[in-house]
Amino acid sequence: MKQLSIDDIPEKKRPRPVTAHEVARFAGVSQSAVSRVFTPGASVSDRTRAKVVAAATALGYRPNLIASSLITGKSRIVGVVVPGLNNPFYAALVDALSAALSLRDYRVMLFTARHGTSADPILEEILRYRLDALVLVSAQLSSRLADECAEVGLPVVMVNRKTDSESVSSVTGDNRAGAACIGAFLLAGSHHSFAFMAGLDSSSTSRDREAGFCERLYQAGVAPPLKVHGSYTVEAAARATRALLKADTRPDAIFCANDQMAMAAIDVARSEFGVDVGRALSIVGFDDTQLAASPAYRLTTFSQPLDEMVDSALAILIDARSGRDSSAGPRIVSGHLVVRDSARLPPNGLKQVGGRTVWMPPAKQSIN
Amino acid sequence: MKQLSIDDIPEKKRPRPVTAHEVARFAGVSQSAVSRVFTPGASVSDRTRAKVVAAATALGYRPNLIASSLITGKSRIVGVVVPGLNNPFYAALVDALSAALSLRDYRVMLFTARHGTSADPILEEILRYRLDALVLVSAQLSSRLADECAEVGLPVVMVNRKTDSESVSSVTGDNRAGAACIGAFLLAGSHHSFAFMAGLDSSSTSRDREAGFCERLYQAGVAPPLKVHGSYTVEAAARATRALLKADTRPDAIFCANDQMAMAAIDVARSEFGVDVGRALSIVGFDDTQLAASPAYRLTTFSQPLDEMVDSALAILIDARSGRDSSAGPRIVSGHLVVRDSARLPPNGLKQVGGRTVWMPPAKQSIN
DNA sequence: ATGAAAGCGCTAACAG
DNA sequence: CTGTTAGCGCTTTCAT
Repeated sequence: MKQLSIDDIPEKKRPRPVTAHEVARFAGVSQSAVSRVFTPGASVSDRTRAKVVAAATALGYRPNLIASSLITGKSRIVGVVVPGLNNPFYAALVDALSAALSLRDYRVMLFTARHGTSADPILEEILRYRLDALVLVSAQLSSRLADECAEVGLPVVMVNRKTDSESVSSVTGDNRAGAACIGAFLLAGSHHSFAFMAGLDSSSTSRDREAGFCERLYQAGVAPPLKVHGSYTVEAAARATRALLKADTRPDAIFCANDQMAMAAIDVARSEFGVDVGRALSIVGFDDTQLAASPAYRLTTFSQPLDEMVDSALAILIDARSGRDSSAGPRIVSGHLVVRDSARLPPNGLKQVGGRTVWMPPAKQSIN
Repeated sequence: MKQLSIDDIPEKKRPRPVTAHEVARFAGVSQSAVSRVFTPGASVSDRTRAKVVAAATALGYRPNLIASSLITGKSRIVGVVVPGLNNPFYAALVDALSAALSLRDYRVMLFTARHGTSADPILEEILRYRLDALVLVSAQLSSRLADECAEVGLPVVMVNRKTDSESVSSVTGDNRAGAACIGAFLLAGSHHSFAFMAGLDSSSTSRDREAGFCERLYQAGVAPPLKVHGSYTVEAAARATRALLKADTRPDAIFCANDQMAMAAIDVARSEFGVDVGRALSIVGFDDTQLAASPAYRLTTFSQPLDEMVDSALAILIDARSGRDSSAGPRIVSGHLVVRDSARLPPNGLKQVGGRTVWMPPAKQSIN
């Protein structure tokens, strides 16, 4: 099919919408009076207000937000950059973000920066719209552009990803501790041979999870995990799982850097290798997406507090707007390991919390 | 936690971004020259262009799109209204839409209108931004507001939902034919007792699927299906499934109005009732979301051509912009039934197409 | 090809 | 409280 462009077509002139001026004339008042009626907290007499409102409804007037943002300098639009909506965790994050923002009377403008690509080109676009703030969900940003955002006073917060740059705020789950907890959990379940399925090495999240996991295994004096690459896609994750299960010495525990890859791993382990996941092979994920709880997977996974992440992100944006840059830097929200059936259980440490089973590493544990 | 509002905080004045005027002075040209350099297809001499570009990069100039849309009347922003990103089919639709639009240099502004609520209040918001077009994904719109959109020349297209109003365009899958096909498939698989799990009765999609299904059963002289309500949520779908399976006469085939509900049904059938789905009980969905293919579900479902829907929607928008209102009205794209393991197989009619098994009703079939 | 000038629709002083 | 007056940053005639 030939690539159509919207711009190839001569366009019909759109009927011009009603302006404040027209309403003013119709109501027999000044144009500023109209403006004031639609500006919360401006002083207008009841009589004027009534006349204006009548005229406005009669004509079907709606204030032009574009025009007002031009003069006020704020658009009430927040940019949200996301790798895609394919991963349910991202979708849920965007959904929550959008809901929270719309509650505060902000609109979200959605941008996609696929995994592995930088958000930089998109940022060039973004900076042309005068957005009020920017949320990067699992996206990378060069420090050059981060600086540039700071320069034009565009508050930026990264969610589920962090950066070295001091100047960019971020909110992430406790990837390191979470991964260490998973390591401890698997160790306690007396597994012997470990594997780690990475997302992308360019992702701080994947790196942190790897580091926390390896560190904990190292502390236990166990051989470092085999590392395979799931690339944050189900296809690559499936391939990686095949490689792992075809190997001479099959691992008995796989920690996958996110739920999506973990579920892909479960799928191939079960259906292609007939492996009894949860007994012969333990698979653990990260995120606790909705599907992880489904009977079809019953995935043991580290739960990230989605709402808390969203709240924190917005709080950071608020601080940034008020000039308290003090808040810049990483914000870490903690989660917990929810235990289901995809991994062998340790003898103790299991706890029922709010209808779910969670596991916490014993307070002090000698390493022998 | 106390409800924070972004607006509670006194705000730091943002450093004003560089304007075309400043670039002009710096480059020693007029401001209009600067504008022309950044306007595709304007005539500027190479010398001037060079000077302007140099100045612009030196100062870090970025044209203010807000300002330019004020004057041109087009924002290059398309509104997308969606019930939420929780349903993977919606998420995929938004993702594809966003990708297609960004290719054409449009931005998407995301709005959420939860299921069961009308998009009307949101539309009031939308009309204040001067969006170039509006895509309603699985959302309802009152004909009053539809008319209002037409009046201000805002092209609107509904995706995966339709309306009676002649003036609103829509693109949907062939819900009726698809559902009829599922009915025929189930009949051919010699099922006896049928159930239909509806989404919301306010949804044209659910109604059409119900109608097509019932119609086909009626043609076969079979009793009409039991109807239960899944309300497009996994919780309600789970409840509905329980009701169905606890009933005295259990159906042996359930057609669910979408995949999400079908998977919820499979979950409870298997895990709570120990039912062998695909043998003792057949469950069929609609949409063919990514997860339907997963070994954990292997859901038989009617596949909707996502990309084609998106392409059609954009094509309709293009037509609308060019004033060819002739194209208004429903556009229906056809799909096909992909057969996996969640429903008993009919003796014939199965076909391999591109690595997947599909089923098509025999051309002419006598009804006895 | 280029500059000057006139707005796009609105808000924000500023007088009255 | 209200009208008048400037612009916000840009595009677009219109002359030159």
